[in-house]
Amino acid sequence: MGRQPCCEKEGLKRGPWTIEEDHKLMNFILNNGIQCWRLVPKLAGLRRCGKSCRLRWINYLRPDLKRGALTEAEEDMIIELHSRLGNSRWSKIASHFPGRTDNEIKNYWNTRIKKKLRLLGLDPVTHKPVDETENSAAENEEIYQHIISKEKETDYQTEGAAKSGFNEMKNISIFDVPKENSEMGSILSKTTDESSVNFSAIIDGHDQFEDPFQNWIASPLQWDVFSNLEENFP
DNA sequence: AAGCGTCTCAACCGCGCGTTG
DNA sequence: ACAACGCGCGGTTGAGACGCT
Repeated sequence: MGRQPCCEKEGLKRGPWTIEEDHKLMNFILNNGIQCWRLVPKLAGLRRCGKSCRLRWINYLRPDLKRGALTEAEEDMIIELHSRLGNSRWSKIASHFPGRTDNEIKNYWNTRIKKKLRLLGLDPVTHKPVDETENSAAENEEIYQHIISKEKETDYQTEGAAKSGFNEMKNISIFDVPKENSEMGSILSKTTDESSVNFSAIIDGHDQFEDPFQNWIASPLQWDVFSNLEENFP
């Protein structure tokens, strides 16, 4: 026979996770690691299905998650990877961003990048120019620059000098590609910052990034590093 | 201040693939 | 070889936050 069912649907809690549930799940995984997601809720004392626990851990509780907004360099990289890998490869795309989840990248694409590309008259699926009869390229560019200037204001107000390193990147952003030649090609190779160096390696088919989490979770000893995390929970 | 529309993102759903018995 | 299942993935949804009038 096959395996046991993933979970009993009846009586399981759904919806937003509470701090207490987060605490239980975090505590359990830190102490026991992840053997089988189906057993995790039962052993951790949670009335959730294993799938839900897995999602919560991957998208929210993992200690190696990078918090905060995506940088402009990351955004450019997403666009390039999307143009190369296509729409249904979020996990593949996310694998190039240590500390970022596929869900996060997917959300970011759907809510922001898609919109920006459209404003520039680019088809978010094909990355090629769409019919420009409704909005001229100049109009689109003007609208986009307005958005960017607003975003810059916000960025610098909230993060100050921390983001100043992206000034040069902004000058040769992916969005500066002429529309006539706007397939998201090797624009980043023009830049000299660290992100682009890494990115060039991906283009060449040699992915330099390694997901530190994959290595870390494979080694039970590494869990000791996070043994003090419990103190952060009330 | 209130009401309404829009945006964001955490979470769910369903499917496909690989694995297990 | 086959059926049942776990897991991971992409698409979608809906609640809360935010902004505008």
